[in-house]
Amino acid sequence: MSSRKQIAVVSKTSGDAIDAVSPVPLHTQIREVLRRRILDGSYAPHSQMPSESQMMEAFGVSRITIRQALGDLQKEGLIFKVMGKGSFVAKPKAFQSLSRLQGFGEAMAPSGYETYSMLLSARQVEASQVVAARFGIRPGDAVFEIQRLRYLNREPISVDVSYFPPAIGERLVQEDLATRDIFVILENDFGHDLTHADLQIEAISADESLARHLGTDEGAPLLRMERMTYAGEQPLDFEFLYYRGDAFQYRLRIERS
Amino acid sequence: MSSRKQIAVVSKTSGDAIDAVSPVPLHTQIREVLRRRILDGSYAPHSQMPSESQMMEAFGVSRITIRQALGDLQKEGLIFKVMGKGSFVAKPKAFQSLSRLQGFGEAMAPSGYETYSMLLSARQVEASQVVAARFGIRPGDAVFEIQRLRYLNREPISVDVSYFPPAIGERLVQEDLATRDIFVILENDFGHDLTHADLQIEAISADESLARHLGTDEGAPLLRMERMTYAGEQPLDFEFLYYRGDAFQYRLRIERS
DNA sequence: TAACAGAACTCGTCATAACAAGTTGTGCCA
DNA sequence: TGGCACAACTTGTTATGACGAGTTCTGTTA
Repeated sequence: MSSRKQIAVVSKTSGDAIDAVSPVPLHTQIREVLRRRILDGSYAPHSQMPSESQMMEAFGVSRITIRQALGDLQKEGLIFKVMGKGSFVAKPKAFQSLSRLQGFGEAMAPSGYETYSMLLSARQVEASQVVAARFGIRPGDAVFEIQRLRYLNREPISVDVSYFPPAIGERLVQEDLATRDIFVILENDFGHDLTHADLQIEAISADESLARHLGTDEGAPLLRMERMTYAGEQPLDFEFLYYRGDAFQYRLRIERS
Repeated sequence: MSSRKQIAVVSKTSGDAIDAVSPVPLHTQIREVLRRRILDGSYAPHSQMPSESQMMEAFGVSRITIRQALGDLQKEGLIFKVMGKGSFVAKPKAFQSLSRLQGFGEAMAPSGYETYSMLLSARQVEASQVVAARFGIRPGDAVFEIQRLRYLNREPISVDVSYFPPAIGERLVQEDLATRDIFVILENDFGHDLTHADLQIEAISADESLARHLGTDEGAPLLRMERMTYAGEQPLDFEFLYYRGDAFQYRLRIERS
């Protein structure tokens, strides 16, 4: 391997070459090249990928190396293979790990997803019983409600309904909520030290309004998360997050911390 | 492969042979043999497994076949590998899929786990606000509470606190709750047609009582599920399930149904 | 007796090769 | 023109082999 030569690979995107001199294993480099092509849309969902033989030639490596790379992508759910037929790009079901509290954009960006939000509404409302319980206030007290429709790779993926103490909400609405995560704004611009969130996850059936926003059928399953985010003991941000059940999943892992 | 000869493998348990004539791939048969040994305790958690060379000899196959089998077990989280050191049995973190409503025993048995319960208490109590809300009754109304400590492969794994309408609870307590799932009793003995459950999943910190029952530290993370099980529109069984966070996980998958 | 070098072990990576099993395309014949 | 056989493609399985990189063991020397 130390005598590897660098091999350029004809591809739609520049920079997609594997480097035989690199300490990174060949199968890992190839996997990353293919993953980028899948995530950036070079390979469209459900499209057939080049055959293993073709990739052998294109990358100049053995079939076992190609199969190792493809096996990893299959494990991640990015592709599926059909014996005798070929390898195909899976419609990627995006996921967010719940092992660490993160805003949506910052969670998805490292995996190559493009995200942004459309503001649906931002207004002061009277707290419902559930919201009040979460903030430790009385039902009817004022809270600030912000509703957003979130997009993942230009597809609607979730509806987020967030509640804040009014003072925070009024400031938030002055910020760019389309491209920035509220968590980042709270920390970097407002100086809050977010510490933890209480999560609840359930599957629900889309009502007419949610279905319309998300471009799904009424009655379709949504993944609903309630998330109460704190700074120390102070409740800051209570959210209902509704995700398309067919396009998103949470992977929940509990670790001793 | 059609000319394969059958190879007997020295093992602690009979029946652990691979059959070269079988249409099942060799790497799959080997994987299953190893999985059985892991799950039945032949290989203790964290114990080192035979090396790849040793398994090659024992099973009479090539190293790639052994590595394929081990790779699958690693993918499942049953083993872990350390380069230069060996392969080790992971302390298996049991999991229950949430794609289908199941009682604990019926969920775990197909994966080779041994389960049973110890009854902690069974009594009629006044419904708390949460419990009342779930049953659509008034706080203070009577419900029947059954508390159990659940074991998985003879280790305490969860504390279950279940609530029923009193009439159902009184009948349940007459049954064998140590070895049988309540869901099975409700369906087979009582004739209820369980249809669905509402789940909520969160991680909590073990209080003193839960920690003591589960053999874990106070403050250790527990996976807590609230599960409301219905027969049609009728709420039948409301439960708080507390699982050791270090030993159990739910894998949640939302599918269009 | 301790330290170090080298051997012998481990898993990781990559190559070449062959055949099985499934799918698709093509050419030929009735 | 349709059906069938066969070729040519695809991925799946398995083999042999070699070397890299990490860990452990053993023997020798100071």
